[in-house]
Amino acid sequence: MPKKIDHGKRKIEIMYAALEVYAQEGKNANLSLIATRCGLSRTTIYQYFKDESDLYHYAVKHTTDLAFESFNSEKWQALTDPVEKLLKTTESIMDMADSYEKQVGNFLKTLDRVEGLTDMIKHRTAKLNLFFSRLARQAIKEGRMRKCSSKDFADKLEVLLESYLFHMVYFPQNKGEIRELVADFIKSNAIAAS
Amino acid sequence: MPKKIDHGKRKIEIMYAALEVYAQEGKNANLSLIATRCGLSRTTIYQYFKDESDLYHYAVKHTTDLAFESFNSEKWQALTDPVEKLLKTTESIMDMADSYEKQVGNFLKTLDRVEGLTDMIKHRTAKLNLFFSRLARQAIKEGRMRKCSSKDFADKLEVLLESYLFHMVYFPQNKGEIRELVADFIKSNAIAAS
Amino acid sequence: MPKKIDHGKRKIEIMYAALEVYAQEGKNANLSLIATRCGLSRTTIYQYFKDESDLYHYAVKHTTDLAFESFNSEKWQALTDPVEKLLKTTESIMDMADSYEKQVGNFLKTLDRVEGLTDMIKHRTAKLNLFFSRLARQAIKEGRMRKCSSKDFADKLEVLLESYLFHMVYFPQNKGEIRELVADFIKSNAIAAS
Amino acid sequence: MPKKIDHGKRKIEIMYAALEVYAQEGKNANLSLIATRCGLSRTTIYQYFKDESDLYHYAVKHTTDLAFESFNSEKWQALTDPVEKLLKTTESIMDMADSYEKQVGNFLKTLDRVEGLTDMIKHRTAKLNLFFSRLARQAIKEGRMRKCSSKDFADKLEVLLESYLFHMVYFPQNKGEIRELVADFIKSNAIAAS
DNA sequence: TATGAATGAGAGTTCATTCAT
DNA sequence: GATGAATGAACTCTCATTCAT
Repeated sequence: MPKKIDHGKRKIEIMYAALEVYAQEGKNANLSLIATRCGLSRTTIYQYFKDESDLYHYAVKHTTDLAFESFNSEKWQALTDPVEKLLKTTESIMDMADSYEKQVGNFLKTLDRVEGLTDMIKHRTAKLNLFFSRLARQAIKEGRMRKCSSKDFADKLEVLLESYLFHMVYFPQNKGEIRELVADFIKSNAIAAS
Repeated sequence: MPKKIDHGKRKIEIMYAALEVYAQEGKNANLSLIATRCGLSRTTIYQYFKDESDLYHYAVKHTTDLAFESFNSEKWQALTDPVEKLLKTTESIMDMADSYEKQVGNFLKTLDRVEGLTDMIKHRTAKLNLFFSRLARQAIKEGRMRKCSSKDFADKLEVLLESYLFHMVYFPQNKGEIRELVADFIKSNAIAAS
Repeated sequence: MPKKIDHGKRKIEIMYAALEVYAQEGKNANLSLIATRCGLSRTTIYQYFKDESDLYHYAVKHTTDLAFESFNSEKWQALTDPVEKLLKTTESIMDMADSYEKQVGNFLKTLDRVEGLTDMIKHRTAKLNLFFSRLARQAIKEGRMRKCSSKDFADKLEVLLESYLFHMVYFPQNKGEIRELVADFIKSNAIAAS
Repeated sequence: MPKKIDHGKRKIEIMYAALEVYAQEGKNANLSLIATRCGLSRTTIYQYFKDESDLYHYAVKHTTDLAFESFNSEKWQALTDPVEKLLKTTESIMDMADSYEKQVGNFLKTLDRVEGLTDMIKHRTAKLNLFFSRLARQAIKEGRMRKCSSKDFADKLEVLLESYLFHMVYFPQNKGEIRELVADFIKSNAIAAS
């Protein structure tokens, strides 16, 4: 058994090192720094990733998987009120963004570094949009939200959440405002529970 | 007369060339392309700018000057209703952003390319924030807006406008949603004119 | 029984894989591809060959052994007329070259890749030269060839055959011409059988 | 006048350095060595050649221009006998090859290094082939050569000359044999002048 | 014996920047 | 003031090779 190391694990190790380096160094990030950070030689990285772009994509895919899957978690299943569910999940998404602040920042900063990354993200947020849209429809049906286009509502919510990410990265001092804007937006469409 | 050229003028010429190149080429922009675009040798640029970073800063300063001064322009002076003024100016700012889309995109993309650029921008948007804050206070006093923290209101408006820029650059398909969010936000705080 | 595999056999297997890879990939050949082709790990090759150059030499030696021994084969023993024997053997050599075209091409292309390869080839063709020389002497004695230096004759024949290889590799469209030149050269020295 | 150096001249200087390096180092040649040889930095070469392949092509084009144009020189115009002209020009071509031995060697060694180089050479030798063909036709018409396909004759002559190059590079000890083969080939087709 | 892991040496290439004219 | 020449630093990527298991 010449296998000592779990290939997949090390791949993730490298990826995290990469994320840290990108977050810290931004534009100055490079394979050398990443290699150093995880105690490997620069060339070893090529055993795990085809090239730099491969590493980028893997990182984005991996972290967005983590991020966008969380809102499906069971802890929201218990909630029956769709408006409350909307408030909680959006808040939760922003909380999660906060805790991954550096990594998220890295994503945005690499958006124009890697070909086709925005499309990839757009594709991945589609699930989130659908989730909001469904909740909105349900809320309207249950009389918890005033009649409106559920698609429109979901789009705006998604846009506000994306804004949260952007600001968190570039102007973190404004995070509070957007959190309020999100909550207010949901509430302004809700009808007080009877 | 060995000197024929206005140093300041040429500096601006170069800067505009730079902006165009950054807008068109994004990540692939470089001094060579900029020099070519303004019909100069690459090295001549060093006669006008200390280094590449100097050129960046100059460009950002110059264009934000143009941008953030426009909302002070006389054409809004005629408007007396502060709510209408808010709606018009925010709309105007977004229109302007649209027409400078490429350049704005370039700014965002160079945010982490140049040291201290976010601070610079933050400093410059302070004027805008103040402008909104003043309008809000006025609107409240005139009974055109429900009582709220004018600072808070201005912050949120600023944040929404910044979001517009971010989305315009990375996810332009969502611009419509934010325009609506901005208008709705203002209106939701306004009190119908009697 | 920890040992199951015949070391010598596997060595040859690897070598053939190498030949195929060199033939197909030419300049792009590398140990990785060779290893993949014979279903081994890249590093396993080092169990059989000291290094890449060792593999080259082994391959060249092995194939030239096959090649230059073939003209001694029994099927020519039956022929009694030395001129006919010359025509047949030269033709046979070129036929064989044709069927090993890719491999031969690879040899030529690696001539300057491996130290001392041309000397090795020169040494090996000496046998061929001797063979031609002997046939020429016999033909002259039997009155089937006009008097000339058998050494000279053999040298020229060898040179023409080498040319055949070169052209086959780089300008295969010219193969026909050389085949004719070879035959004409032999015939022009021959005396019609009475 | 900030121009100090003749761009074209330096381009040729670099090319010759490259040829020398290729000839000496063969497979080990690289841009570093070339740069060192002409006393420049590695990167400076990129001011004159787009990339390595550009340098290769330029070298081949330049030297084949020199080589294949020489046989058109005026000194053969005086000769009226086509057979003599064939003998002299072929001899001259081989003489020239001798004097450019290193460079020619370099060509052959780079044949498979650069995409489409053999085609380029084939295209360039077409002129030579035509030249031989025309001479052959003339010779036949004048009764100086026995009837044969002039195309065939030219092809074979070309092939023999190419062989000369190959052997010169790899097995220089055989040059003499080919020189004789060339002369004999021409003579064997000629008819003694009356 | 076989092989995954890891690496060093080195290749080509880009680009901002300096210098002399 | 303007520019051609030249370069160094840095980056991505390849590949033969060694080592430990």
